Amino acid sequence: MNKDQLKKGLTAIKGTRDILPEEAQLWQIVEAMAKSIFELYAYRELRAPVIEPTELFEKGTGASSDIVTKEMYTFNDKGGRSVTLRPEYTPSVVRAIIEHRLDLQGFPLRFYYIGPMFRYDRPQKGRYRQFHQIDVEVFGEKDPAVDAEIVEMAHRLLNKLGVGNVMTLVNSVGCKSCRPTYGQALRKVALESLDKLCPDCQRKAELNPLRIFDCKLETCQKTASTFPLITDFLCAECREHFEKFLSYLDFYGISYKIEPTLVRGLDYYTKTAFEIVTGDLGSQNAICGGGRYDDMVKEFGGPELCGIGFAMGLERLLSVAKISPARKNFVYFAYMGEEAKKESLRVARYLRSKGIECLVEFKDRGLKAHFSRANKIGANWVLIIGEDELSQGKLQIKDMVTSKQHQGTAEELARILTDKRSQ
RNA sequence: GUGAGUGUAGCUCAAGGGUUAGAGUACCGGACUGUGGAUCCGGUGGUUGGGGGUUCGAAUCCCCUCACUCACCCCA
Repeated sequence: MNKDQLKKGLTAIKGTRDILPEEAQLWQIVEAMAKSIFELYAYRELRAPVIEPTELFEKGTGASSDIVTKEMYTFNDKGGRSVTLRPEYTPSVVRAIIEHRLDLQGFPLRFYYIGPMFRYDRPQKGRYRQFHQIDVEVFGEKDPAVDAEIVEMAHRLLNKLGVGNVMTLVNSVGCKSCRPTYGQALRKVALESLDKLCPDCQRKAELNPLRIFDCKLETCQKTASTFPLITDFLCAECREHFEKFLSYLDFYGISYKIEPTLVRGLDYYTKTAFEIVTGDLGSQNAICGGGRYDDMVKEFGGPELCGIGFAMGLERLLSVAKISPARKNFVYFAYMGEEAKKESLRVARYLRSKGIECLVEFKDRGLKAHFSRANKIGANWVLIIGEDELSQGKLQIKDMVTSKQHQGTAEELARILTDKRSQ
């Protein structure tokens, strides 16, 4: 490999990116907030592998979904198994539940997870090939109250992050018994009005007539507005579930918009489907999406166990969250001379044992350069160790914000620092 | 997968067929040798994304390719 190739290969691959320390701080804040909120609802973390058998997503996510048909990172491992970098999290949780018979155990089947997902899309604003999701799943709760619970939980997190300009879209996509009836009715009408549809939608009429509702063309929209809606086809059970779900949202004071044409790209949803969108993003405006999937566990050969969950996109969340990094407090060591360097190491070791963050850089500098450096990297305190300090056995510490300077032994300074920190 | 736009110093950008590709900022050093943020001076830093072509001459024009950005699509 020559230098050019080396240089070329030394960039992050398309659709992936580095999260540098400054930004990583924000990620840590968001992740910590999410975790603490989910734990408030007694959700527990469940970590599954990044890599799974390809079949898991073909069966779970759906063989006809876009995600499975064209967006998966799939390859054969050295044992000849077809494996896939997970494009979403739900199938993994379902697999874990069945594999470990979690349904037979006592703890609540309420899970969350934060981690990377992979989809081979064309990257654009708010869309990456490796992206991160906050994922929440609940199993074994039929009650529509839980549908509202997770929506409320999502809102709590969004509120805490200062995300404004959001809209919650809700719908019911029916169940095994009522959805096919609707599908047939819709396809029939769509096929009857083929001449009023654009070529794209003519294809959709046969393949997936629901998508016609999404067409941007005015003529198609006008035609589609005469089409039947799922809401009119729901069976009694689904209708009741949907109405109760909405009444719980009202109970929580969450405003929403019923969007009868909302269908999600994953094949497995039943009854409740929802999406939270923001006006502060570009065209990739969904920051949260989820719904109920009452048949998936059974279809995987597991017990009769309903499920519901949502996923939030961390990159999108971060781009609209109003948070600022907490200022990191640390002590910068300004030492002069070899002996002072050693003393710095001793003092730093002591202060760290007291829980005080210390930075000793191994570079000879004049005092002025030390201060300039400390200021540059945002140190709150500068600890000075030079000839005078060594001979007097006292250290000096300067508060970089107030410019006040204190003198004392390491023990005395540690007390000052911990006092200030707890304020 | 389709379409459009953009690639010049670590970052933000100039130079629009004509010397040795510049500036601000950042970084290092000095003015200032025990006290930061300011000012002034100097220095490091570039195969102009990569490859090919046109031309006496290309950062500039053409083709290919890669990457980024935005949109379609899809979705978080």
